[in-house]
Amino acid sequence: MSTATITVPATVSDHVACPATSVLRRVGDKWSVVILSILARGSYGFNELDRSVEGLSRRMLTRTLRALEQDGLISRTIHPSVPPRVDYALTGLGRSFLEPVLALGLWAVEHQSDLEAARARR
Amino acid sequence: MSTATITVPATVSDHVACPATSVLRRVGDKWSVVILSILARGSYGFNELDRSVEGLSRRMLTRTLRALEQDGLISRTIHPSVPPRVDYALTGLGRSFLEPVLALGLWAVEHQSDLEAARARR
DNA sequence: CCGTATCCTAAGTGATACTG
DNA sequence: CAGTATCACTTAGGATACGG
Repeated sequence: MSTATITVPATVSDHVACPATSVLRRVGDKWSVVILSILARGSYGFNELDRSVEGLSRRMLTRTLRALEQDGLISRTIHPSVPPRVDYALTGLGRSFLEPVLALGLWAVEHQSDLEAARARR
Repeated sequence: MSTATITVPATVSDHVACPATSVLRRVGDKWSVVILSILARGSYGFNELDRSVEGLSRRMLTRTLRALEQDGLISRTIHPSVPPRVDYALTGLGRSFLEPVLALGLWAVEHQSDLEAARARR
């Protein structure tokens, strides 16, 4: 079983046109999954997110949030209050996206020892 | 359901130490998943793989194969024949890895229209 | 509080040519 | 057939400072 036969680009010409490729590369960037995972716990403001992730610069936070918003995975709602407040939250699409992503993360955890053993080999 | 609570790095300090991060980045690189998907159909030689994927240079093929082998996802067996033959094939770990990866690819295909719609928005 | 602008470095990728 | 070496280019990512 689990012979999921999704037609991954064999002899593909345009890698940008492959829907899977853009998704996979988003997963591979440094902060997207981290941010999505945090937003899975609720909505957060910009600085809250910044403080929640060690090593994350505001520059990359902005860029990542914009990218996730552009893909429709998160929403950005501005509350014109004083001080200003901007809430980031997962969309339905973002929540559904998190499922296969977390499955992959779970695989990583489950096979961590296998990976470490393989990498330790010369 | 689907409340997979894998503890993704909140306030994580060392991203390299996170087992999920290295896996996600491997998924995000340009050729790993493509090669793994091809090897899912059987074992292949170096040039066979090279010819199977349009746009893939031998340089990147080598590098990707070495990385996948180092992670224990594929095996490399040398047949000292004339001409020389090297077979690349999925390991058991590689096959199990492909499951969550393909699930992610399937998500991408299923939500392709959502993504395109979101990206089309200004 | 919520960003943007600028500059810089490191890493990923590709073209091309060469080797056992 | 199965690679490696070199170079050049592009992009991701971080430091720092400034703006609404």
